[in-house]
Amino acid sequence: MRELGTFEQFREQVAREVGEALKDIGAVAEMVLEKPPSGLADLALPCFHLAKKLRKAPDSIAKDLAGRMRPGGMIERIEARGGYVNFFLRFSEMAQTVLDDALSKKEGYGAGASKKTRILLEHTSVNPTGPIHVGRARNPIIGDTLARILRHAGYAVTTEFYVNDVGRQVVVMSWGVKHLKLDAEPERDKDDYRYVLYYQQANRMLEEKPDVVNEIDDMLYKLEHGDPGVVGLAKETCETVLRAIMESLERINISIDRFTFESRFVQDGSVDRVIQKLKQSEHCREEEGAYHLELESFGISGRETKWVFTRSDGTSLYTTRDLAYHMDKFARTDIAINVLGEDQKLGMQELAAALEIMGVGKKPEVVYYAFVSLPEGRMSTRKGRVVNLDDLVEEAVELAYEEVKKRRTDLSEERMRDIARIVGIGALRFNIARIQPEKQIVFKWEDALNFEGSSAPFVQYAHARACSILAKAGEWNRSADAKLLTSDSEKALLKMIAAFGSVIQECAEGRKPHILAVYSQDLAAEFNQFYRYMPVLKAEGATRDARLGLVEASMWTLRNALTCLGLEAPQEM
RNA sequence: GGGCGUGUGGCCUAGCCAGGAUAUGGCACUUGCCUCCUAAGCAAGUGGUCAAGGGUUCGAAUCCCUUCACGCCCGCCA
Repeated sequence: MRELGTFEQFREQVAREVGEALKDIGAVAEMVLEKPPSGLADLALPCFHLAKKLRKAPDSIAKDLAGRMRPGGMIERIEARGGYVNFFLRFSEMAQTVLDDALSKKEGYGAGASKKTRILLEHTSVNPTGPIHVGRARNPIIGDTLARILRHAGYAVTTEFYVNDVGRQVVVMSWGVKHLKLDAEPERDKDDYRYVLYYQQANRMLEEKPDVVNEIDDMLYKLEHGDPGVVGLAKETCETVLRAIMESLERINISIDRFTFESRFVQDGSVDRVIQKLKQSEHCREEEGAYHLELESFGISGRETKWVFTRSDGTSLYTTRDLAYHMDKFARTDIAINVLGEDQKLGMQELAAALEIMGVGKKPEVVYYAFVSLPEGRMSTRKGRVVNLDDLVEEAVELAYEEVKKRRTDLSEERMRDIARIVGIGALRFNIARIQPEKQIVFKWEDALNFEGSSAPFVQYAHARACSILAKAGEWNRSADAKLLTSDSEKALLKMIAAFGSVIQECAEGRKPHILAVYSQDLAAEFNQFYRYMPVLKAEGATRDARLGLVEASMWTLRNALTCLGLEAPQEM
């Protein structure tokens, strides 16, 4: 159980008061407390729905109710206004708790109690046939951010990359690597850029020479029948490209706990066992030697309701192996979450049905995202219409370097490069993380490289400013007295800091990383307003201590939010 | 043909699941603020039929229905 935050305590007290007051006036109604626009109150009870039953105007009901309730405890004030009963939080109580909490818990501020629930979060899982582009990069960014949030919320999270090392494209690439000499220079001296050329060159050769087609088909047959030589070659080829892809992802602070190779399920016999069991299902049909499940009764609709799980030659398909993989997942975890492109929706519905037929009581939760396209259309490697992640990273870091150089003349070259890296990569990740996944994104350089307003640098800057103030503060009394924080900007900032824990929880439970990005932006804005108007270092005595306490609490909250977003929190910018 | 998703000022976006008080923030544009803890900032201003229509409700961006636009899917591919 998460310990009750001060705001939740306040809400409970209000709920008790309202419950009793409603009983007093004989109103049997469900009670809905809502959060009013900032400034009006901290919680409000709308009385409109009571008007009809009581045959009284909402505002007089509100006044009546307000008159029956007494402030006290966490409630400082109660007032009726415009048909609402407004409740005001006793600010000093909350402020002291929040301040003490943030200053003592530091990196752990806002964290949920550690839970027993294991979460296996599969993300990225791109086919290892070439460099990762921006269209696909939405997946690792959403996945990694969600993993960080879930961990801060207290879950035991394992992230996993499902490697497709079985299939025609892998065979083609492997064949190319083994038999061809490159006739072009790779864009970068990196294996993913090199291997994609082998892949493309091999594909061209396939169109021209029929005997190569036979060779590939033979390899494919061997691969699908678990021939150790071919399986080994395919796996090695994939691993080489995979290492290069991970190098790109690690530059944007994304790492993955575990890689599961698809070939494993062919080799260890689990796919065969799945096939045998599916064949016994009442939903199973056979057509010319190929088997499928009839899934119409599972709500699958469209032109095709068949879910084919073996070819005529008895070999498995991608979907069959994915089923074996998901059964393996559920043997290892309590909750499985997949981050997938929206093109996978039908496939996942079918997979869920197949899992049910297999007698597995669980199904994966899925976070779907829409594709990132370019102004001229969908990204396509084949049409050469892509923005590679590596290029975007370099562009972002370079641009950030120009900005640092413009602003700072006192820093070493090395320090400026470091800040540029942190800021550039942050801007890139934030720009993708801040948008709801189901919303389509059209990639524009000027948006991706935006360093002001709603961006990572805005949040990082607030953090850097907090650090800078603290660095200049010298000795101060860390048991700050929150009663001295009385201005609107101080109160607003404290309330924002207080909300961090529940924001993390909301993001985690709803699997919604973008909410954290929005929150961090709002938090930074509150902090900016605060330090613009409230002198900290020049304040005196206990007020100085209290404000420094608020600065440090802001610093930890900003830093923890940034960390959950996968961004580094620079000490200076 | 069917299914899923999206549609919020010139552009981007939060809110939608759990309906409420003047619809969130940014970009761009106009205008102020560096003798003051880093101006990647702060303050003020212009700009909105919340795709369209209907319904439910005291009250709808939010719920229901219809239509339109855009995206994605409906392989013995992965």
